[in-house]
Amino acid sequence: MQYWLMKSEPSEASIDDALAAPGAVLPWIGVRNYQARNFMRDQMAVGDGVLFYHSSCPQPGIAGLAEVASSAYPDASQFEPQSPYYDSKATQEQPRWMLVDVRALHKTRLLSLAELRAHPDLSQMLLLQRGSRLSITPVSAAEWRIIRALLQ
DNA sequence: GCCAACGTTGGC
DNA sequence: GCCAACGTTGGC
Repeated sequence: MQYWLMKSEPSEASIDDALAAPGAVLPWIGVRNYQARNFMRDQMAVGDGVLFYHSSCPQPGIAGLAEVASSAYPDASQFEPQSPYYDSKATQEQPRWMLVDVRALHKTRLLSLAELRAHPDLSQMLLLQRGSRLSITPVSAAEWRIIRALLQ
């Protein structure tokens, strides 16, 4: 059992959008970073805990809880020429981009980036490291516990 | 809109 | 393999 933080721009897919989806499940399309892809492909398992983070928005922060709901499979958007996520170098035989399904569990209060930064025991979170832009980062069990408590 | 930081591309 | 140029991320 591992824990993750996954960023989504709420203008693209918010926690409300995820909860409104069939089964509250979203295929996590559009990841085009190898490190983030590798986390999904190689390390995620069904049932892993996910912090649903809103990025590139007026109030960045953790907005909900979710879980990994599938193992990795090819991201279909890489094959769609009209998609912003199209990748001309990807083929059905050799897909380049993988994703997992994410099931939203419930909204939380907005645990802001500023509050995360202010917490001394969270200073090692990958999210908070200087220059960190990864859209998917592992969260330690200790960080997960602290954040769950902050969300109570 | 600005800009720091990072990742990718492609010429050499 | 190097590295400059470029594109993207994402907070502010």
